[in-house]
Amino acid sequence: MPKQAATARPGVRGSRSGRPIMALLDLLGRRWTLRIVWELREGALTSRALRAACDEVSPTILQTRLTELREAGFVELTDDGYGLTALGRELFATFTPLNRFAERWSRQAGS
Amino acid sequence: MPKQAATARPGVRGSRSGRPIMALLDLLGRRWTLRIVWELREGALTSRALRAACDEVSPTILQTRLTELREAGFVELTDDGYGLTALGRELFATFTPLNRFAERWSRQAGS
DNA sequence: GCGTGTCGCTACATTAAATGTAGCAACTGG
DNA sequence: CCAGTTGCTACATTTAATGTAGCGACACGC
Repeated sequence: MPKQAATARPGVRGSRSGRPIMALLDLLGRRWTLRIVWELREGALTSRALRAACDEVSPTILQTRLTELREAGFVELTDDGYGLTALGRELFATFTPLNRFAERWSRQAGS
Repeated sequence: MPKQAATARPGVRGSRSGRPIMALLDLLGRRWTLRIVWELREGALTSRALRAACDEVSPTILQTRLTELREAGFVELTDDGYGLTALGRELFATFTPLNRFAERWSRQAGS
C-alpha cells in the first residue's frame, strides 16, 4: 500500500486511496464550500450577492472556492452570475436529506 | 437583515441565520470532519487506528475534531474506541448517496 | 514491581490557510 | 465623463492545521 499519491487529482488532499469519495470529501471539507453550494441552490447569484449570502466571506477565499468548484464541474459562471451546473444540482440533491437531518439534530442534540 | 448572531451554537460559525443546516454545514466543513465520520462507518476504531485511517492526521486536529463530533452527538468513545452514535450513523446514512455521486463525478469530470 | 506496549490525549514550534481591507480593469448605464 | 456595477486580485494580519515529541494511565509478561 504505497503512501504517495496515486491518481489523486491535483490539489486535492486525502485522495491517496484513489477513491473518488475521498477527493469529494476533501473538496467539500474545505471552509465555505458546502455553504456556497447551499446558497446557490435556488439559482445563480453574482459574486457579490453570493458573498453577502455567505455572511461576507472574504473575496479571496470566495474566489478560491469558486475556482475549485468550477474546476470540479459543480459551478459555472453565466450571464446571471454563478450558478450550479447540472452536476452541481445533483450534488446538492445528495445533501437534501442533510437538511432534514439537521432539523432533527438541532432538536435532539440542540444546545 | 440583522448581522449579529442569533441562536448560533457556541463555537459554530455560519449559523447566524439560526438554521440548523448552517451549523451542521459549518461543523462538517471543517478539515477532516467528513473523513472521520466516513472512516468510522464500519465500526469503532481506536484513536490511533483512526489516525492511521485518516492518512496520519496530526493528533492535535484529530482530538479537536473528535471533541467537536462528540459534543455534537455524532461520535462516542466506548471500550472499542471511537464509534458513531446512533445519530452519527444517521448522519452517515445521509451521505451514502454522496458516495454514489462521487463515482459518477469521477467518471464525468474526472481528471 | 520492572520493562514493554498500548491507550487517549496534550505541548509547542512550524507551516499553511482564511480573513479583512483596499482596489484594479472591464463593462453599463446616465 | 462619471457613477455604479461586475469578477477578481494584492497583501498584511490573524487563525487553523501540521508534525514531532511526549505525558499519565492502564494492561500485559516476567
